[in-house]
Amino acid sequence: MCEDRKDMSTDLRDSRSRAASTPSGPSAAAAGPPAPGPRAVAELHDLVIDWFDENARDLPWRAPDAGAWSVMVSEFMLQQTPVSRVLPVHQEWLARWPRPADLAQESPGEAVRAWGRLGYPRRALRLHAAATAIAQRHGGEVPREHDELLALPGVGEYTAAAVASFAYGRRHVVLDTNVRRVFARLVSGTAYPPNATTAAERRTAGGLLPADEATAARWAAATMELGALVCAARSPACGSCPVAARCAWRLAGSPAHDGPPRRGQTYAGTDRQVRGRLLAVLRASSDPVPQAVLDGVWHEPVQRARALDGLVADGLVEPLADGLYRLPA
DNA sequence: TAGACGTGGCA
DNA sequence: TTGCCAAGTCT
Repeated sequence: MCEDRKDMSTDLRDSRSRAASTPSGPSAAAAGPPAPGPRAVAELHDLVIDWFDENARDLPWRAPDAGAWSVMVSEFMLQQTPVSRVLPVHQEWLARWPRPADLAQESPGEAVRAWGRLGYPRRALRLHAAATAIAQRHGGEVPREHDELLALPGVGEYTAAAVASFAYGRRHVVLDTNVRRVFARLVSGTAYPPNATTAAERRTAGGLLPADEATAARWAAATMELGALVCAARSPACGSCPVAARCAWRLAGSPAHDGPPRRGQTYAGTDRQVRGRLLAVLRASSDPVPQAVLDGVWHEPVQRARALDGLVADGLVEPLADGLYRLPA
């Protein structure tokens, strides 16, 4: 397989220069980008996977002895939170709760407390609920089927595919923000993917997915890593990219983003900020906290009450008698 | 389907 | 300093 890579590379360059110098290619009139031939796709797989073999970060949930539970915990924590901040918390969780059943035996409040400042603490609640479901319905083993994973709390399309692929080596389209950006540039020639995942993106990703199961799983991890380390959102390192020569965005002159504005997230002054402050106080206290203490975190009483009510409604906070509050028991 | 949902680092 | 961005899910 290593031997004919050189040959494929030559063929690829040839076919690309032919395509570039021949305006009336057969697929040029189609609405989407032309689908690369099987040789070109196989070449792409080799280039990206070889790059991954050389450059993959040494992350604990990728270790050979990392189990599916380690992968699953990492996937929950990595939802919208950078790797560097996940690393220490993931280590603590796996040491404290090495199996789903261990977490399931704890109170949900302990999960929220141990979540620390990772953000989006509902994820802690959902991970705890997922662990409970795994203990009750799956004999304590993280399920390996995509639909079983998808049925777990907090597991959506991406996480189900990621766990099945990374933990069990299954073949799934793993479409996260990194992969979507890589394909937007490489295939579609745009600086960024659309705001919401489209059917066209799923089609593209499905068409590029290696047929072989083990290779598909490798490809999923490799494209994500490429997006995270090289094909970055703000300053892509195209000089280090293994597929820069065939990147549609590069070939088009790296045009700036021209679509609708990328969704910004305001934070200061929002309910989210108030919720964050309230929960920080509750996490720090092993005893129930009086309402008066919570009142100190935010000046505006209406918003403060709304935020606290929201936390209670979400199950992140438990109201007790006498105006006391605590993390859920 | 658009908006809610935390937090911190970097340009 | 401000705004963007980080392995999404749920409603």
